Amino acid sequence: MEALKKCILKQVSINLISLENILSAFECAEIKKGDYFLRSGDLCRKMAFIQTGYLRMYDTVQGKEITFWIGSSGRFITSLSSFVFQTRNFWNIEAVTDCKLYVIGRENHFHLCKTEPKWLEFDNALLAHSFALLERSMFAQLHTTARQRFDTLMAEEPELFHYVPLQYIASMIGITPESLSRLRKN
Amino acid sequence: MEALKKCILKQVSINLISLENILSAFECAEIKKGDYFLRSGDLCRKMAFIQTGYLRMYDTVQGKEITFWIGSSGRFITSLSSFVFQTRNFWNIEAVTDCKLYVIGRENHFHLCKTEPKWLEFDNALLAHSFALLERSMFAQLHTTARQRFDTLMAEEPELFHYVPLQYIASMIGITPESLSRLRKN
DNA sequence: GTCATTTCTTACCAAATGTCAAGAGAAGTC
DNA sequence: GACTTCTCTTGACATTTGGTAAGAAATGAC
Repeated sequence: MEALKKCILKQVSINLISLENILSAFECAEIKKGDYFLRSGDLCRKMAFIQTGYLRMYDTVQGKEITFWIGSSGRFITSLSSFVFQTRNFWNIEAVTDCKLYVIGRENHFHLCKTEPKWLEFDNALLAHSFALLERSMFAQLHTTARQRFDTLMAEEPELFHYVPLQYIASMIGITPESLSRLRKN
Repeated sequence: MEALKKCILKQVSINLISLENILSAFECAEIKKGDYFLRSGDLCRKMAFIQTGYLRMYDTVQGKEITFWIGSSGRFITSLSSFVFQTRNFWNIEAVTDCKLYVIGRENHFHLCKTEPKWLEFDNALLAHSFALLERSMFAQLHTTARQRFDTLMAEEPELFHYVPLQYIASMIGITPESLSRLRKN
């Protein structure tokens, strides 16, 4: 759980006992390419830290899969509002490659929130950072061209292009696979 | 502060003493059309509940103002990550009409988080709801046409079109004022 | 009310992106 | 290794949206 430990220490200063207590609430899980971490229609009862691999979040609209986000190592993934409020979730979360995850269940998470103040602090930071990240993509979506978004993604997450089918990447930046193919060509 | 009270009660069950304690951390503020609640470059030290009026969040890119969001009565507005982490903020928050606000400072907010568990609970819900809202707009941005986004906004927030300059609305759904004008024509 | 300023609309044309269909290439299966 | 299936690319064309510039309409200032 080294990676998760580092991720937490990067955000909050915390003593080893608390840290170990938090880590012990997580369970290792491996899922194979094509497996689902979460399915549309289910309640989301868990959150995952991605140790290795890629997962994508998508929804199907008029027969087409729209990939909203692709999570990579070092990030958390869950269906946030369903996880928090136990409302019906509409996202699918599918492993794009074989993945190693550290998974925490809802009960453990909320128990930690009450018993380990540092976990609550970490959770808040996680939320705020996720919000800022989303804000940034949304803003880009509002005023940039497909080419600019492609270039930015290429610069910031080049590994994505090696491991994730291009059609998912295209969808994530709001274009068709054909358009992405043309952008790559030039 | 009736509106704010209702907003809180809608999210969490809370006793009157705590509720009054929370409300007393807010101050009334009136700002005139054109005034700024926050300017790009500043640290964001406060968060506002909008009692009446409209405010827009925007940033300037290559000489053009891009409106990211328009807040209306019953909603909170702040530059989230700057408010939370005290990082340099890049959003401008400007009153589009005269506004009545209830404002809470950062110190008061974090003090309440420690002393009034219900405020923390409310804050978490607020964050999660904001995230879900943003998620939804972003998703729409990925797979819908300008016309669809226009129709949706028209159906969900028709008042916006009465009180907010169309150029800001256009920007918020990722199109030019000219395009919005054409959509409105048909 | 009159004038100046800002905002909105319109027309024309250009550029970006989507759609469809076909085929090439890569990956998975037996 | 041959086959099937999935993924990516390409070309032709359609559609959507943007850019520019001009004028109309609305708003604000005096």
